[in-house]
Amino acid sequence: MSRKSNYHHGDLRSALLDAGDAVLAEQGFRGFTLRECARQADVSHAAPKHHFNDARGFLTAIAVRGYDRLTARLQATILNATTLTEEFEATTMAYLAFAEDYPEHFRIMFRSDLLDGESKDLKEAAKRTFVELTNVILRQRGDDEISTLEEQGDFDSVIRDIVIGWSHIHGFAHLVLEQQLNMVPEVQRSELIADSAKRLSALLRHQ
Amino acid sequence: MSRKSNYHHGDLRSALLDAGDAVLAEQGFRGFTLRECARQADVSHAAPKHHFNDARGFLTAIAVRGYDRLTARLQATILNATTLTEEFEATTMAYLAFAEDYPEHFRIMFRSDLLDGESKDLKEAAKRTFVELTNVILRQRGDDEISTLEEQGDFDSVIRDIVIGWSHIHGFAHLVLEQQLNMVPEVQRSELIADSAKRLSALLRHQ
DNA sequence: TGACTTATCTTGACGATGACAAGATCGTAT
DNA sequence: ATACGATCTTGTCATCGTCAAGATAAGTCA
Repeated sequence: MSRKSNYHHGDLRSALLDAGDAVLAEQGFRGFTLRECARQADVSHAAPKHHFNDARGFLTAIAVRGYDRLTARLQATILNATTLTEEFEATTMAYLAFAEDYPEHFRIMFRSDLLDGESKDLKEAAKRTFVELTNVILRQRGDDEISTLEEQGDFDSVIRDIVIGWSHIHGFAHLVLEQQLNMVPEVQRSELIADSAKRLSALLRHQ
Repeated sequence: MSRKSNYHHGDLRSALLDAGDAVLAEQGFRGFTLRECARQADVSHAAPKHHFNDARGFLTAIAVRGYDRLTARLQATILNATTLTEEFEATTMAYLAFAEDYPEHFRIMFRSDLLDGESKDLKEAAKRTFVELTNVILRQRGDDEISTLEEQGDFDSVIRDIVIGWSHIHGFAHLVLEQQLNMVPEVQRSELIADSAKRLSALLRHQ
């Protein structure tokens, strides 16, 4: 199927991002090139230039969509939890599930050297994810939750708990994704997550 | 300085790895190419082929040296600790210091998609690092330490503690490296590490 | 010593990539 | 109707990883 003769695609930016997602899923980061994504979107090899400038800009846009997906998953997960321990456990599992469902996105999202750290879109998308995680920690502590980071006045008092909670959740997901926890049989994984959630939840509640 | 006329370098493999380390330090992963490393080692562009086969093999060898450096740092650090909390704190700081001193190596080491997971050298180097971390956890628990993983018979009983401890240490270092914990001022970092080490140490001692 | 073998390194080539420049096309405001 | 700016294409360049073929040196064995 050759390219349609119209110069104006309509929404090429989204189409290229969709193509990028597909390439990452099918071929991994190795096959992820500007030219390949352009091919999948059925446009010329230089078409991405206008929308993303360069590979860094394209990757940054891909990462933004990754953060948005992760945020949505965390939001959906958190709603169903009834106890604090359960919520921490569900958050850990959702974070891990995202990393396993979108391994290439997960890697890109946490590669500050590949992304445009000055991107407003990226900073805001990452912040939205961070707000969700922060709220999980705040609820563990029995504090009121926030909807934006700026609303959190006494930030210093919870920062240590946030770092502990997020470090654990992120570290676990990252190590599993990168095959560093192969001594944990997959069947025991949810049991292990439940145990650590129980203990971390108690830690965050300062019990 | 043009290439010397001798075909046989003597220890080209090491020279290429040294060149790789230098390129990673000076130009980052972006400038890290087989050809650039070959240039720095003053050999032809195809010289690495014989020693590493391809880019994956080269990266795997780079990662092995990264694990060895990390292992050495952990060993050196652990010796100086007098209390359990202090040892956990020192381990966290050493892990983070490695990630910040060798950011590109750290990234490569935890990129299972870029490395040869079948490499015996890599598996053994990673295992040596893991043994050090495991011993930290075992000491926290008051258990006897091990020198190889095989010596640990009742592995299941400590596996949860290992995962919690390593997840926290690794997650914290990874998030700091990738600029995700910028809300923590650098001056407060050691204070924060001390606090979390104190609490995690207590957790691992099941107190 | 001298010939044979093997390991090591070079040269040359190929297709693919990211980036850039210049040109073509289209929507749109005037 | 026309000019303009946004969007996309075509063409080009240096560079990259990989491969194949050849050159050189070191080791081996007669």
